[in-house]
Amino acid sequence: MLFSTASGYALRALAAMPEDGTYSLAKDLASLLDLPGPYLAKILQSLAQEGILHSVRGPRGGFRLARPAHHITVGEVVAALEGIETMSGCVMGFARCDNEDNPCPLHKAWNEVKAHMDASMTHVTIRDLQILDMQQRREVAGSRH
Amino acid sequence: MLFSTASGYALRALAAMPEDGTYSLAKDLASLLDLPGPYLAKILQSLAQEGILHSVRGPRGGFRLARPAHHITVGEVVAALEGIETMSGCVMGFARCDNEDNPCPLHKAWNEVKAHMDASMTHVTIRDLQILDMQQRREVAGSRH
DNA sequence: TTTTAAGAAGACAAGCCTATCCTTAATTGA
DNA sequence: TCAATTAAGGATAGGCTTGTCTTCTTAAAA
Repeated sequence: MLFSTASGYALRALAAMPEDGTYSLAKDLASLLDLPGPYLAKILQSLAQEGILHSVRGPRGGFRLARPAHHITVGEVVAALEGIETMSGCVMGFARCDNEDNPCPLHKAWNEVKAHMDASMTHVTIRDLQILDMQQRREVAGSRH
Repeated sequence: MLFSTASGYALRALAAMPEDGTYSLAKDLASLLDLPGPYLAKILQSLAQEGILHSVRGPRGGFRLARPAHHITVGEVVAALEGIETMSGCVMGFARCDNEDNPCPLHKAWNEVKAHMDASMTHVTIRDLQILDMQQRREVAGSRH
Protein backbone atom coordinates (compact mmCIF):
# COMPACT_ATOMS: atom_id res chain seq x y z
CA MET A 1 0.00 0.00 0.00
CA LEU A 2 1.23 3.48 -0.82
CA PHE A 3 -0.68 5.40 1.81
CA SER A 4 -0.47 4.88 5.54
CA THR A 5 -3.01 2.74 7.35
CA ALA A 6 -4.48 5.91 8.87
CA SER A 7 -5.02 7.48 5.42
CA GLY A 8 -6.75 4.37 4.16
CA TYR A 9 -9.04 4.32 7.19
CA ALA A 10 -9.77 8.03 6.73
CA LEU A 11 -10.69 7.67 3.07
CA ARG A 12 -13.00 4.76 3.80
CA ALA A 13 -14.67 6.60 6.67
CA LEU A 14 -15.15 9.80 4.65
CA ALA A 15 -16.65 7.82 1.78
CA ALA A 16 -19.14 6.25 4.18
CA MET A 17 -20.36 9.50 5.72
CA PRO A 18 -23.72 10.91 4.56
CA GLU A 19 -23.88 14.37 3.03
CA ASP A 20 -27.27 15.36 4.41
CA GLY A 21 -25.83 17.33 7.32
CA THR A 22 -26.43 14.62 9.90
CA TYR A 23 -23.64 13.60 12.21
CA SER A 24 -21.98 10.18 12.18
CA LEU A 25 -20.49 8.60 15.27
CA ALA A 26 -16.91 7.39 15.16
CA LYS A 27 -17.89 4.05 16.64
CA ASP A 28 -20.73 3.56 14.13
CA LEU A 29 -18.39 4.19 11.23
CA ALA A 30 -15.84 1.86 12.80
CA SER A 31 -18.30 -1.00 13.21
CA LEU A 32 -19.76 -0.41 9.74
CA LEU A 33 -16.35 -0.51 8.12
CA ASP A 34 -14.81 -2.98 10.58
CA LEU A 35 -12.05 -0.61 11.67
CA PRO A 36 -10.47 -0.14 15.14
CA GLY A 37 -12.85 2.30 16.84
CA PRO A 38 -10.59 4.34 19.14
CA TYR A 39 -7.98 4.68 16.43
CA LEU A 40 -10.50 5.82 13.85
CA ALA A 41 -11.79 8.37 16.37
CA LYS A 42 -8.29 9.83 16.65
CA ILE A 43 -8.02 10.04 12.89
CA LEU A 44 -11.39 11.77 12.58
CA GLN A 45 -10.36 14.24 15.27
CA SER A 46 -7.25 15.07 13.25
CA LEU A 47 -9.37 15.60 10.14
CA ALA A 48 -11.64 17.89 12.17
CA GLN A 49 -8.63 19.95 13.25
CA GLU A 50 -7.53 20.19 9.63
CA GLY A 51 -10.94 21.53 8.60
CA ILE A 52 -11.94 18.52 6.54
CA LEU A 53 -14.57 17.39 9.05
CA HIS A 54 -16.83 19.29 11.40
CA SER A 55 -17.34 17.80 14.84
CA VAL A 56 -19.90 18.37 17.61
CA ARG A 57 -19.71 16.97 21.12
CA GLY A 58 -22.56 15.69 23.22
CA PRO A 59 -25.76 13.84 22.40
CA ARG A 60 -26.68 13.83 18.70
CA GLY A 61 -23.17 15.03 17.98
CA GLY A 62 -20.50 13.31 15.94
CA PHE A 63 -18.67 14.08 12.71
CA ARG A 64 -19.85 15.38 9.33
CA LEU A 65 -18.02 16.56 6.22
CA ALA A 66 -17.03 20.23 6.51
CA ARG A 67 -17.53 20.65 2.74
CA PRO A 68 -19.35 18.85 -0.07
CA ALA A 69 -17.68 15.52 -0.83
CA HIS A 70 -16.64 16.62 -4.32
CA HIS A 71 -14.65 19.47 -2.78
CA ILE A 72 -12.50 17.17 -0.64
CA THR A 73 -9.67 15.58 -2.61
CA VAL A 74 -7.84 12.38 -1.77
CA GLY A 75 -4.56 14.30 -1.79
CA GLU A 76 -5.89 16.73 0.78
CA VAL A 77 -6.84 13.94 3.15
CA VAL A 78 -3.52 12.17 2.78
CA ALA A 79 -1.59 15.43 3.21
CA ALA A 80 -3.58 16.24 6.36
CA LEU A 81 -2.57 12.93 7.95
CA GLU A 82 0.88 12.26 6.52
CA GLY A 83 2.22 15.63 5.44
CA ILE A 84 3.03 16.59 1.89
CA GLU A 85 6.58 15.21 1.92
CA THR A 86 5.40 11.64 1.34
CA MET A 87 6.44 11.48 -2.28
CA SER A 88 9.17 14.11 -2.36
CA GLY A 89 12.88 13.49 -2.46
CA CYS A 90 15.02 11.04 -4.40
CA VAL A 91 13.57 7.53 -4.66
CA MET A 92 16.89 6.02 -3.80
CA GLY A 93 17.74 8.41 -1.01
CA PHE A 94 20.65 9.98 -2.87
CA ALA A 95 21.36 13.40 -1.41
CA ARG A 96 22.51 14.92 -4.69
CA CYS A 97 19.88 13.95 -7.20
CA ASP A 98 18.10 16.61 -9.19
CA ASN A 99 16.62 17.18 -12.59
CA GLU A 100 19.41 19.30 -14.09
CA ASP A 101 22.71 17.99 -12.82
CA ASN A 102 22.86 14.32 -11.96
CA PRO A 103 19.52 12.56 -11.82
CA CYS A 104 19.63 9.05 -10.39
CA PRO A 105 18.79 6.20 -12.80
CA LEU A 106 15.28 6.02 -11.44
CA HIS A 107 14.79 9.77 -11.38
CA LYS A 108 12.89 10.16 -14.64
CA ALA A 109 10.63 7.19 -13.98
CA TRP A 110 9.95 8.38 -10.45
CA ASN A 111 9.14 11.90 -11.62
CA GLU A 112 6.56 10.52 -14.03
CA VAL A 113 5.16 8.41 -11.22
CA LYS A 114 4.92 11.42 -8.94
CA ALA A 115 3.22 13.54 -11.59
CA HIS A 116 0.77 10.75 -12.31
CA MET A 117 -0.12 10.21 -8.68
CA ASP A 118 -0.26 13.91 -7.93
CA ALA A 119 -2.74 14.47 -10.74
CA SER A 120 -4.88 11.59 -9.55
CA MET A 121 -4.83 12.71 -5.96
CA THR A 122 -5.90 16.25 -6.73
CA HIS A 123 -8.64 15.19 -9.14
CA VAL A 124 -10.17 12.27 -7.29
CA THR A 125 -12.50 13.39 -4.52
CA ILE A 126 -14.41 11.74 -1.72
CA ARG A 127 -17.47 11.74 -3.98
CA ASP A 128 -15.65 9.44 -6.38
CA LEU A 129 -15.04 7.08 -3.49
CA GLN A 130 -18.68 7.03 -2.42
CA ILE A 131 -19.73 4.99 -5.43
CA LEU A 132 -17.00 2.48 -4.72
CA ASP A 133 -17.97 2.35 -1.10
CA MET A 134 -21.59 1.54 -1.99
CA GLN A 135 -20.48 -1.21 -4.35
CA GLN A 136 -18.24 -2.73 -1.73
CA ARG A 137 -20.84 -2.64 0.99
CA ARG A 138 -23.43 -4.17 -1.32
CA GLU A 139 -21.05 -7.01 -2.12
CA VAL A 140 -20.22 -7.61 1.52
CA ALA A 141 -23.92 -7.69 2.33
CA GLY A 142 -24.55 -10.09 -0.54
CA SER A 143 -21.84 -12.46 0.55
CA ARG A 144 -23.52 -12.82 3.93
CA HIS A 145 -26.68 -14.42 2.51
CA MET B 1 11.58 8.69 -0.61
CA LEU B 2 9.95 5.54 -1.90
CA PHE B 3 12.46 3.02 -0.61
CA SER B 4 13.43 2.47 3.00
CA THR B 5 16.54 4.09 4.45
CA ALA B 6 18.21 0.69 4.49
CA SER B 7 17.59 0.16 0.76
CA GLY B 8 19.04 3.57 -0.05
CA TYR B 9 22.15 2.83 2.01
CA ALA B 10 22.49 -0.58 0.36
CA LEU B 11 22.29 0.81 -3.17
CA ARG B 12 24.85 3.47 -2.40
CA ALA B 13 27.22 0.96 -0.81
CA LEU B 14 26.87 -1.54 -3.67
CA ALA B 15 27.55 1.22 -6.20
CA ALA B 16 30.75 2.12 -4.35
CA MET B 17 32.17 -1.41 -4.20
CA PRO B 18 34.93 -2.32 -6.68
CA GLU B 19 34.41 -5.20 -9.07
CA ASP B 20 38.01 -6.46 -9.13
CA GLY B 21 37.38 -9.22 -6.60
CA THR B 22 38.87 -7.33 -3.67
CA TYR B 23 36.96 -7.07 -0.42
CA SER B 24 35.60 -3.83 1.01
CA LEU B 25 35.21 -3.24 4.73
CA ALA B 26 31.86 -2.13 6.05
CA LYS B 27 33.44 0.67 8.02
CA ASP B 28 35.41 1.93 5.00
CA LEU B 29 32.27 2.09 2.88
CA ALA B 30 30.46 3.80 5.73
CA SER B 31 33.08 6.51 6.15
CA LEU B 32 33.42 6.96 2.37
CA LEU B 33 29.68 7.43 1.97
CA ASP B 34 29.10 9.04 5.36
CA LEU B 35 26.65 6.38 6.52
CA PRO B 36 26.16 4.93 10.03
CA GLY B 37 28.78 2.17 10.18
CA PRO B 38 27.20 -0.50 12.41
CA TYR B 39 23.88 -0.16 10.64
CA LEU B 40 25.44 -0.44 7.21
CA ALA B 41 27.30 -3.55 8.42
CA LYS B 42 23.96 -5.15 9.33
CA ILE B 43 22.54 -4.31 5.95
CA LEU B 44 25.54 -5.76 4.14
CA GLN B 45 25.22 -8.92 6.24
CA SER B 46 21.61 -9.24 5.11
CA LEU B 47 22.67 -8.82 1.49
CA ALA B 48 25.30 -11.53 2.02
CA GLN B 49 22.64 -13.89 3.37
CA GLU B 50 20.51 -13.13 0.31
CA GLY B 51 23.36 -14.02 -2.03
CA ILE B 52 23.87 -10.52 -3.37
CA LEU B 53 27.18 -10.07 -1.57
CA HIS B 54 29.93 -12.51 -0.65
CA SER B 55 31.54 -12.03 2.74
CA VAL B 56 34.77 -13.30 4.31
CA ARG B 57 35.74 -12.90 7.95
CA GLY B 58 39.18 -12.19 9.32
CA PRO B 59 42.11 -10.10 8.05
CA ARG B 60 41.85 -9.08 4.39
CA GLY B 61 38.22 -10.11 4.52
CA GLY B 62 35.13 -7.96 4.01
CA PHE B 63 32.37 -7.82 1.41
CA ARG B 64 32.39 -8.07 -2.36
CA LEU B 65 29.64 -8.37 -4.99
CA ALA B 66 28.61 -11.99 -5.42
CA ARG B 67 27.92 -11.34 -9.14
CA PRO B 68 28.91 -8.75 -11.74
CA ALA B 69 27.29 -5.39 -11.00
CA HIS B 70 25.17 -5.51 -14.16
CA HIS B 71 23.59 -8.74 -12.95
CA ILE B 72 22.32 -7.20 -9.72
CA THR B 73 19.13 -5.21 -10.20
CA VAL B 74 17.81 -2.44 -7.99
CA GLY B 75 14.59 -4.41 -7.54
CA GLU B 76 16.50 -7.42 -6.29
CA VAL B 77 18.27 -5.35 -3.62
CA VAL B 78 15.08 -3.66 -2.46
CA ALA B 79 13.22 -6.97 -2.40
CA ALA B 80 16.02 -8.56 -0.35
CA LEU B 81 15.73 -5.87 2.33
CA GLU B 82 12.04 -4.97 2.28
CA GLY B 83 10.25 -7.95 0.77
CA ILE B 84 8.37 -7.92 -2.48
CA GLU B 85 5.10 -6.73 -0.98
CA THR B 86 6.20 -3.10 -0.90
CA MET B 87 4.17 -2.01 -3.87
CA SER B 88 1.46 -4.64 -3.89
CA GLY B 89 -2.08 -4.21 -2.67
CA CYS B 90 -4.59 -1.42 -3.10
CA VAL B 91 -3.14 2.09 -2.78
CA MET B 92 -5.97 3.14 -0.56
CA GLY B 93 -5.99 0.01 1.56
CA PHE B 94 -9.41 -1.12 0.33
CA ALA B 95 -9.79 -4.83 0.89
CA ARG B 96 -11.98 -5.42 -2.14
CA CYS B 97 -10.20 -3.66 -4.96
CA ASP B 98 -9.22 -5.58 -8.04
CA ASN B 99 -8.87 -5.12 -11.75
CA GLU B 100 -12.04 -6.91 -12.81
CA ASP B 101 -14.75 -6.15 -10.31
CA ASN B 102 -14.50 -2.88 -8.45
CA PRO B 103 -11.22 -1.04 -8.88
CA CYS B 104 -10.76 1.95 -6.58
CA PRO B 105 -10.60 5.37 -8.26
CA LEU B 106 -6.81 5.35 -8.02
CA HIS B 107 -6.49 1.76 -9.16
CA LYS B 108 -5.66 2.39 -12.81
CA ALA B 109 -3.21 5.18 -12.07
CA TRP B 110 -1.54 3.09 -9.40
CA ASN B 111 -1.26 0.08 -11.69
CA GLU B 112 0.51 2.19 -14.30
CA VAL B 113 2.79 3.49 -11.58
CA LYS B 114 3.57 -0.02 -10.41
CA ALA B 115 4.29 -1.24 -13.94
CA HIS B 116 6.54 1.74 -14.54
CA MET B 117 8.49 1.31 -11.35
CA ASP B 118 8.67 -2.45 -11.72
CA ALA B 119 10.17 -2.14 -15.20
CA SER B 120 12.70 0.39 -13.97
CA MET B 121 13.66 -1.69 -10.99
CA THR B 122 14.30 -4.82 -12.99
CA HIS B 123 16.22 -3.05 -15.74
CA VAL B 124 18.38 -0.68 -13.70
CA THR B 125 21.38 -2.48 -12.21
CA ILE B 126 24.15 -1.61 -9.79
CA ARG B 127 26.36 -0.88 -12.76
CA ASP B 128 24.02 1.94 -13.76
CA LEU B 129 24.44 3.38 -10.29
CA GLN B 130 28.24 3.24 -10.40
CA ILE B 131 28.41 6.09 -12.91
CA LEU B 132 26.16 8.21 -10.75
CA ASP B 133 28.17 7.33 -7.69
CA MET B 134 31.41 8.51 -9.37
CA GLN B 135 29.76 11.76 -10.41
CA GLN B 136 28.47 12.41 -6.93
CA ARG B 137 31.78 11.67 -5.26
CA ARG B 138 33.61 13.88 -7.72
CA GLU B 139 31.22 16.72 -6.95
CA VAL B 140 31.55 16.27 -3.24
CA ALA B 141 35.34 16.25 -3.57
CA GLY B 142 35.20 19.36 -5.74
CA SER B 143 33.01 21.21 -3.29
CA ARG B 144 35.64 20.72 -0.57
CA HIS B 145 38.33 22.78 -2.39
C1' DT C 1 -30.60 20.69 37.35
C1' DT C 2 -29.17 16.20 36.51
C1' DT C 3 -28.15 12.65 33.45
C1' DT C 4 -26.43 11.03 29.35
C1' DA C 5 -24.10 10.99 25.00
C1' DA C 6 -20.80 12.28 22.47
C1' DG C 7 -15.79 14.23 21.03
C1' DA C 8 -11.05 15.86 23.03
C1' DA C 9 -6.95 14.88 25.16
C1' DG C 10 -3.64 12.33 27.44
C1' DA C 11 -1.11 8.26 28.97
C1' DC C 12 0.16 3.89 27.71
C1' DA C 13 1.71 -0.37 25.08
C1' DA C 14 3.04 -3.21 21.03
C1' DG C 15 5.57 -3.49 16.78
C1' DC C 16 8.70 -1.97 13.35
C1' DC C 17 12.73 0.66 11.63
C1' DT C 18 16.95 2.85 12.56
C1' DA C 19 21.04 2.74 15.05
C1' DT C 20 24.61 1.38 18.50
C1' DC C 21 27.26 -1.69 21.28
C1' DC C 22 29.23 -5.98 22.90
C1' DT C 23 30.46 -10.61 22.40
C1' DT C 24 31.58 -14.56 19.46
C1' DA C 25 33.42 -16.93 15.55
C1' DA C 26 36.38 -17.27 11.65
C1' DT C 27 40.59 -16.37 9.18
C1' DT C 28 45.04 -14.53 8.28
C1' DG C 29 49.81 -13.70 9.37
C1' DA C 30 53.60 -13.71 12.42
C1' DT D 1 50.36 -21.37 18.49
C1' DC D 2 49.07 -16.57 19.24
C1' DA D 3 47.57 -12.09 18.06
C1' DA D 4 45.18 -9.22 15.07
C1' DT D 5 41.38 -8.46 12.03
C1' DT D 6 37.04 -8.88 10.35
C1' DA D 7 32.09 -10.43 9.83
C1' DA D 8 28.11 -12.55 12.56
C1' DG D 9 24.87 -12.42 16.07
C1' DG D 10 22.38 -10.71 19.96
C1' DA D 11 20.88 -7.15 23.21
C1' DT D 12 19.51 -2.72 23.67
C1' DA D 13 17.56 1.99 22.84
C1' DG D 14 14.99 5.79 20.45
C1' DG D 15 11.42 7.20 17.34
C1' DC D 16 7.31 6.54 14.75
C1' DT D 17 2.85 4.28 13.68
C1' DT D 18 -0.88 1.69 15.25
C1' DG D 19 -4.03 0.85 18.73
C1' DT D 20 -6.30 0.88 23.49
C1' DC D 21 -7.84 2.94 27.66
C1' DT D 22 -9.13 6.45 30.93
C1' DT D 23 -10.37 11.00 32.09
C1' DC D 24 -12.14 15.49 30.90
C1' DT D 25 -15.19 18.60 28.52
C1' DT D 26 -19.19 19.90 25.89
C1' DA D 27 -23.95 19.88 24.91
C1' DA D 28 -28.48 17.92 24.47
C1' DA D 29 -32.36 15.80 26.73
C1' DA D 30 -35.02 14.38 30.67
